[in-house]
Amino acid sequence: MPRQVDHEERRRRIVEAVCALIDEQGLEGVNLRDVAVRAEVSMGAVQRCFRTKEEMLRFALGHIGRRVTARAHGRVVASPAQSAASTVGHVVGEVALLGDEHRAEARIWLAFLAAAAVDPSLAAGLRTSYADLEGLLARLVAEASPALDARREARTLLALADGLTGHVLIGHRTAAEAADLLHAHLAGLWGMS
Amino acid sequence: MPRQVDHEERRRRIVEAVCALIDEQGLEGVNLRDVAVRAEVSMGAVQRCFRTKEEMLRFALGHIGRRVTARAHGRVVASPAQSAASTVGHVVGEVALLGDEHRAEARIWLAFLAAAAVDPSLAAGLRTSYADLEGLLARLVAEASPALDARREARTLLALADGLTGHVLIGHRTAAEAADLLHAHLAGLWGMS
DNA sequence: GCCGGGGCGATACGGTTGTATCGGAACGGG
DNA sequence: CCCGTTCCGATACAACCGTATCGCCCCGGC
Repeated sequence: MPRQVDHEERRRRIVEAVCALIDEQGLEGVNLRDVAVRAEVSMGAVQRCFRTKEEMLRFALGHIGRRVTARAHGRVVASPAQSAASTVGHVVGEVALLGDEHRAEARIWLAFLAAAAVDPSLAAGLRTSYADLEGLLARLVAEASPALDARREARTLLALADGLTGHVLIGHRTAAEAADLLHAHLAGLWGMS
Repeated sequence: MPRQVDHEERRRRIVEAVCALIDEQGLEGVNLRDVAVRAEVSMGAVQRCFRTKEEMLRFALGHIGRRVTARAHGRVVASPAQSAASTVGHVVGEVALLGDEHRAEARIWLAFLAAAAVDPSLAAGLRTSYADLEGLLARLVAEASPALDARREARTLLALADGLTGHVLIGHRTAAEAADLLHAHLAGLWGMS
């Protein structure tokens, strides 16, 4: 059994390159050559890690999904001392991907969302992430204010966050305005229970 | 001055073909040859109508933007007898592009939104449509319930509608559920003024 | 020590893309 | 009635894409 390299590490590195390219040029701008250059591997290596480009993109989608959901969950366990209501605020803010440091992830997410509208296999990948986030939010809302319809409010929050992300990305809304709108919506929620 | 054809009519026909292709295969799936076939014109005709592909897509974006905003405005003038609150509901429902008959427009809109995240010229086109819709909603909200912060609620409604549209498109939410969520949010609005 | 097999990187290839080019048809003016 | 201008449609072309192929080299086992 000759020559063995860490395949998993390489996949990660390639996916990182894919995400960087999506952030810069969108999904259409991703091609195997640029990915190979960006990941500092040969084109053959990319082909051996992923049998096809579509498989590579699916993997990248899973990667991004895990990253976002993991950060959202992390926000919960990281602030157990705070009130459930403010935890919801923090988690939703995380999901909305506002803030410059997550702008890249937001662009990638939106690119996959649009692609998923015409590609069922990508849609399935996105749905698992959405289901996870929705469940998380629903639990938090229920804890924060049992009087509310937690599922309904979680779904509304998720859509609101997603919509705001898109508006920020095209420059129709600033990140600060979006954060304000989210905060105001949440304030209305707690005030009416 | 020989041979004259209706350029405007041809542009419309081509744009219609572009939109149909975006609906079916996304923005990446649009190429001049397929557009020409779908529009039942020669490839040269497409090139003469639009100097470049990018120009063609920009025009298509403007077309879709005008169509959506026009329908939203139409909803207002078509129902002057109803209460302002229910008019808001109808207009938001229109903006969210729920319902099978507008599924295509929703997909096209989302495709352009994602592309606009990495293409400033497309972003500018989208922003004008968003600004129009936001202004319309703000006026209606103010009329329906002067106690509310109309601008804020209009922005929230717009983002919510957009987010829900995306969720419906990838199958994470049914159109009926999305309509329910919109309705519930509006009910909360009027109830708290 | 060396042989053979299996990953490795470079390159070849068929297909598709956007755009440029070109001969010809069509119409108004003389 | 015919000419030239102008627009039309077909084709050519160069670039790029994803994938397949092919030597080569490195490493474990005999």
